[in-house]
Formats: sequence, C-alpha cells, structure tokens
Amino acid sequence: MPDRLWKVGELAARTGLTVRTLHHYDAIGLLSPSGRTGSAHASGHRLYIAADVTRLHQIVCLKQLGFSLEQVKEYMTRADYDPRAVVRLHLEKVRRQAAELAELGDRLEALANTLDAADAVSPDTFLETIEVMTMIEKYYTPEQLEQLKQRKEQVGDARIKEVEAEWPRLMAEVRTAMDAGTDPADPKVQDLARRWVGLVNEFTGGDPGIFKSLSSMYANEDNVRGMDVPAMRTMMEYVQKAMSAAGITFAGQ
Amino acid sequence: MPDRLWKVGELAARTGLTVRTLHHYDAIGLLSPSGRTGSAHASGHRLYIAADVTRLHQIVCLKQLGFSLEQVKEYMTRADYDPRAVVRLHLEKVRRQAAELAELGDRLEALANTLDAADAVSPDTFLETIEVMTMIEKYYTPEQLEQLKQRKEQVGDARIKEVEAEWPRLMAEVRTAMDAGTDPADPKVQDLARRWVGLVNEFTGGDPGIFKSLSSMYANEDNVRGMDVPAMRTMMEYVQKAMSAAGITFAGQ
DNA sequence: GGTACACCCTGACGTAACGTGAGGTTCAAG
DNA sequence: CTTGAACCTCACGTTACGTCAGGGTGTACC
Repeated sequence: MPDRLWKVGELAARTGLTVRTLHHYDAIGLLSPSGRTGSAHASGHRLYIAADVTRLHQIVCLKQLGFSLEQVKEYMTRADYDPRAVVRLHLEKVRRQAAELAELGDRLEALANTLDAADAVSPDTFLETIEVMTMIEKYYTPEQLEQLKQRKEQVGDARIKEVEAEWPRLMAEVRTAMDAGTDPADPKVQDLARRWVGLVNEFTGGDPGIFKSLSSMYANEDNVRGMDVPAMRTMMEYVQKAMSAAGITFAGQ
Repeated sequence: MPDRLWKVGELAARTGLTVRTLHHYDAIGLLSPSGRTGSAHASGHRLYIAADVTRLHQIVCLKQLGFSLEQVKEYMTRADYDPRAVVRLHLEKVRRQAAELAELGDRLEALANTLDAADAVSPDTFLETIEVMTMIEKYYTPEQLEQLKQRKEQVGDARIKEVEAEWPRLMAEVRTAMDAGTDPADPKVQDLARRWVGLVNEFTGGDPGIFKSLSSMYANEDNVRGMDVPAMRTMMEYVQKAMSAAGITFAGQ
C-alpha cells in the first residue's frame, strides 16, 4: 500500500505523536502534508502520502537524538552539512549536559546526606544548610572538603558544638574590649587573640591551603552562617594588632 | 553595614544576576524589595534591605540545585515540607534525567562510530542510518546487538554486501513465481524458499531470540531500509507454503 | 537652581514545542 | 439528509528571563 493516504489521526496513532504535534510541524513548515481533501478550498483535511510518512519517521528519529526542530528542519532542507561533524558536535553537547546533571546529582546527594546526619531539619536549617554548602563549594576545592570531612570525624561532634558556642562568646568579649578602647597590646586582649587563633587553627588544622580558602571566604562574603562578617573584619584588624604584640601567628600561614 | 540599602544594579552586580532577573523575581512575587524611593509614588527605585539580600541568596542556592522558581517560591512561603523528602525526590529526578542523557550520549556515539565506519556519508545515507539504528534499538536487546556485531565481524563486509545484493534479486524471482501463479510446491519455488531460508539463517545465526526480534520487526514495521515490507509479508506466506512442501524450517525457530 | 548622565522604571513582545480549549466545518455511514 | 466522529483554524498558556522602546529619577557639578 505505497499509495495509501493517511489522515492526521491515523498518522498520530501510528507514530505515537499527537494530532496537535502534526499540526505544529505543518505550521512551522517542518512537515506539510502533500495533499488536502476538498482541493483548494483551504481547511480541508490533511492527507499524508507515503513520502510524508517516511519524512516524519526521519524527523522523529532526529528528535530522539536530541536535535531541536529548528536543527531538524535545517538539516532536512539544506543537505550540505557533514553528518559526521554534526553528530560529533551534538554528541559533545549532550555529554557536557550529562556531566553537568551528574555533578548536580552529586551535590544533591551530598546535601541529602548532610540533612540525614542532622538531628532535626526545619525549613530554616534546611535553607541554612544549602547556603553554607553552596558557599563552601565555592571556596574550597574537593580535596580540601575531603580533608575537612576527615578532620571533622577525628574531632567529633561534641567538640564542634563547643567551638560553635565559643565563637559568639569570644566575639562579644572582643567587641567589649574594642568598645572600651582597650589597647590591643593589653595582656587581656592578647589572651583574647590567643583564643581566637586557637579556634582558627583548630579548624584549619594548620593547613595553609584551607587557611587561604577560609580567608578568601570571609574576605568576600558578608554573611556566613548568619554571622556579621563585616563586623568580624573590623575585629580581625584589632585582633591582628594584639597578635603582633603577643608575637603569635596563625598556624601554617 | 546591616542596614544598608541596595539598588537593583548593585545587587545584580554582587550576585551575578541581571537587573531584568530581579525585576522578574519581583513580578512573580518571589522577591520584592522591602522599600522604594519616593515613598508611595509608585515607580520609585527598588531598595533592598539586608533581609532581602539573604532571601535572594537562598533563592539562588535553591535554583542552582535545579529547582524551578515555582518550587522555590512554594518552598520559601509555605514552610511545611520535609526538606529531606524534597531533596531525595528532586535527587531522583535529576538522576533519572542524567541517566537518560547519558544513554542518549551512548546512542549518539554508536551512531558516530557507524558513520565513521561508512565509506561516504551523504545526507541520505545519514538519515537512513539513523532510521535503521532507531528501529534496530527498538526490536533488539543490547545483548542481541552485541551478538549481531560479533557475527558481522566474523562474516566480513564482502559477504554482507553480497547478501544485500542478493535479497532484491531473490524477491524479484519470488514475485515473478507468484504472479505466474506457480504452485508453491513446485520444485523451483522450493528452491527459492531454500535460498530465502538460507539468507535468514545466515543473519540470525540460528539464534531463536534474534529470529524472534527480526520477525517482530518485520511484523510491525512497514518500511525497513526502503523495502516494501507489506509486499514481503505476502511473499512470506507463499514462501512458507513452499517451505512446508520442501519440509524445511528456519534454523533454531 | 539648572543640567547632564548614569541609572532606574514600566510595559510588551519573543523564545521551544507543543497542551488545551473554543467554536465551527467536513467526512463517512446510515 | 442527518448524525457523530474526526477534522479544521485561531489563540492563549507554559519557563525564565532577553531585549528593545519610551520615559522617569538621583546625584554630581556648574
């Protein structure tokens, strides 16, 4: 039956496409039926011949390979392309997209694991976790993250909670000393500086790379886990004076 | 500077978004600035406060995880979701998409290799190759394809070309016999049937699975590599009568 | 106080590949 | 000649903005 005629509905049923899709292909000039009922009356029913069916099949194939309708059209009208080059190029694009999606998947999985490890997950902690993770990924290399993860396991949750509680206390004391106009060289301030350096060293583990990433993060972000970083930068200048006076430095800088 | 105000341009520069994007977020109610210049005059410049900046940051993070703006909005307004479940669900979706893209990549690579192996690649042979590959993927399992590939290497290109040239000749002869009204039991027709069976056996290698897939393909498709399959089905009935008369069967059926 | 100029504003249309009606017409059977 | 199914042509909706067009605003300088 090579000279049989097909109506849209039949063709749609056969190919798994919808009637609307065939209408669309007609509208954009990708596949117009070779005939219509009622001759030139316009608005007659579409009649597709065998050649149209073949063309449609090719269109579907190219679509399944991920080409856009525009590309398919270009490709089928102007046949002056090098098929190999086209396929190779398209392949590269698909590979890139696949890699990106896979990486996104990895990040989501890491997030999911982090959330599972947390005690309670309110929407707020959720948003905070995401923010922290995103920021962290921006400043630390994957190797550094692995390193931090191992250190975290060594140190243990208890100590981490202690440190997290210690920071606000320390910052409050530094602020008090600054507001009081205390000389950074004052032994009390030098003590504060020693505690500050101690906490930072505990985090970096003396690794210069991690110290650099950390510095970079606090230099560029204004908000890290809800902390007022600009204020911290001001304190840092003060603390650094005290460090000079006490003759101490960060580990591994 | 927690109480500093930001204008769209500044915020855009800081976040890497565009001004238009911020306008868009405002328009869809995802992030509206807390203030405007010129009070209630309408059409004053947008003024974002620190809280707005934080919210924007969270929006950006969620977007980078692949959530749609609609989802982000839902998530940030109604906070009665289980973050873990949401992330796991989203993760699965992303993984599925990544797998699909990876598979598409594999198919494209197979296509590219096939094209590289071909002598000349005109757009027509290209389209034909795609059609054949797509159809083949539909009927044969990956294992069967591997099997066919190995057999193809064993047999060699020369024999494949011979067979491809032989089919049209054979079909023409069968048609002639049919049109002449020759009895299928006629020895001449039995010979034709033997040749037919021989060619099919050579392709299937006597594998029942491949025979089944092949049959399925020719039973469901009306066009395989430009061949008039409906006509072949008619011939097949005739050939089968001759096969019965000759007492032969397909290998491994 | 005026003026330049950068920056801001609000529409409004375009994108890809159709989905989804609305409202009217045509075909094939009875 | 009448159904009912299948068909027809608009035309708007979808996503996340890009890209003008045409006109206001803020601020620095004279």
